Amino acid sequence: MKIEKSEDLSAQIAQAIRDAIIEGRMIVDERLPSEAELSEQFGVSRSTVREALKRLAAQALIRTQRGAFGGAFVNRLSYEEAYGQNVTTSTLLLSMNAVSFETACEARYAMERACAPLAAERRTADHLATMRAEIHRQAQPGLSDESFCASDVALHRALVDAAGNPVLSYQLAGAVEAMQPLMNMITFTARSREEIVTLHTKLANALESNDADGADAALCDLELYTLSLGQKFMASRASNR
Amino acid sequence: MKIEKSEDLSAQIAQAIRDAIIEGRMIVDERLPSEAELSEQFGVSRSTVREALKRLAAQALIRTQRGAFGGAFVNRLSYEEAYGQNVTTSTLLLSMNAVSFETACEARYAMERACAPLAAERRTADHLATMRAEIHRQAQPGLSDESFCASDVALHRALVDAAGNPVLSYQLAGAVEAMQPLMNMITFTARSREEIVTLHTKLANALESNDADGADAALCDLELYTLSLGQKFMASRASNR
DNA sequence: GATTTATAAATGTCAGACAATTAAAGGTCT
DNA sequence: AGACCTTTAATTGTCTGACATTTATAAATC
Repeated sequence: MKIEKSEDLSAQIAQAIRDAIIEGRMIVDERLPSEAELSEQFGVSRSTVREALKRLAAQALIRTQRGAFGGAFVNRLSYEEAYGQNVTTSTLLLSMNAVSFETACEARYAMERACAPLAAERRTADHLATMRAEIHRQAQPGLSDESFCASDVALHRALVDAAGNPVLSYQLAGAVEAMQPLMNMITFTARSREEIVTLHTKLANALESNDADGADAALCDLELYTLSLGQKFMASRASNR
Repeated sequence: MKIEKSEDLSAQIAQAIRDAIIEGRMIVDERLPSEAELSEQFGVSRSTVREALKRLAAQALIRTQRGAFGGAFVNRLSYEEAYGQNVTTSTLLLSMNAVSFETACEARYAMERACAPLAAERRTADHLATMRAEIHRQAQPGLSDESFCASDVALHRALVDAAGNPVLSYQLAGAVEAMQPLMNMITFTARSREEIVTLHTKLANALESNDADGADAALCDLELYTLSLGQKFMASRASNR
């Protein structure tokens, strides 16, 4: 295994194993050599090998099992795990890089609109039922802001899933969920749930009648309305200083 | 800091620190306590703390610096780092989960078409120049299959960047790059570069004249053509068995 | 044959040591 | 005073060796 220079040994070893997995030299569920064997092969101590393995475990590339005939195994990366990684990374990226509300909003709705035609074609009764249920919850008066936001995410998640493409779901659901903190700020102040529920209903109706253009229009309206809420919020925050 | 149970100590400690970063209790560039201090605080050995820190380093959440006044610091997650994580995760997800060519292709073009209207509006001369240069390279006869694929990725990357939304670029570029291995299989066998170059040119022309619909149409054509190439490839592979 | 008990292999954790790096403080010379 | 060297202390990186814990298999017992 080739190794770069001027990095921690544990990082180099992790990279070497990572490459082996990515390039297919190690297949799913294959067992890695034991920590003792690896430390011999790489000529380092067991601690260093362990640090390398923890790095890989943090990326869900391997899983470990204790006991006899245990060890580290190449992990089949599930959609669930990849999704979790994506949400963590996206959330931090947004919170650490002063992404404007406009930019985040634009990206989010651009991607959701990419799902709309597929969702209009393939949505099942299940997807529709989920969306209707969330809309119904959103219309209830006593709902807390946190619950309203969570319900909003669930509805948009259903839209994405309705496109029936797991790759699309994985990529987009992370983006949608990562933006929840930004969205929270806004719904906490603006009390315009009625309008949002109306637009959500319009979206669900369009999907129910397999109307791709109608779904797209509903999403465009929703984007514009969300943007206006955001700008109102930013303005009010600016004047309070 | 709260801790779950029945996981490795190092995983629990990593999660505790990760939560502190995600929830904003630690800010960018803030220094973590030294390994010795952390091992005291959590009541574990230094090795265990180190394994936890390596987990966080693998996710680019922290960076470490040796020497006096060194230590571990909360890392500002850059688009570059997030992008790298996304590519690694997406590549593995696709290679390990038997994603069909059709599904991957559909997801890819659905997302690229989401960029088209924005790109048609905002593309700069730079983006156009990049695309033209890649198209010119793709038309050269002696080009290897690997270089052709790399050029294809560069062109699509330019399209995504032309939308002028860094969040969109981060989300989509990973998806496009992760599909290169799948695309490689196909261009290795099908020798229809001429048609691809024609469609790429159509796309660049549409962007140059700020024609969103034309760009969308070009991408649709490209998707259909790519799909037909893929099906031809799959059929030929099936008959060879 | 079923159940219990040992065994061995592997990861998880700990303690202590030393090497390597690095910024800051202190010292020396001009 | 200012520039250059030297020391120092703090911190991460690495190594060694030990012991605890877990767990599948093999052996022993009933």
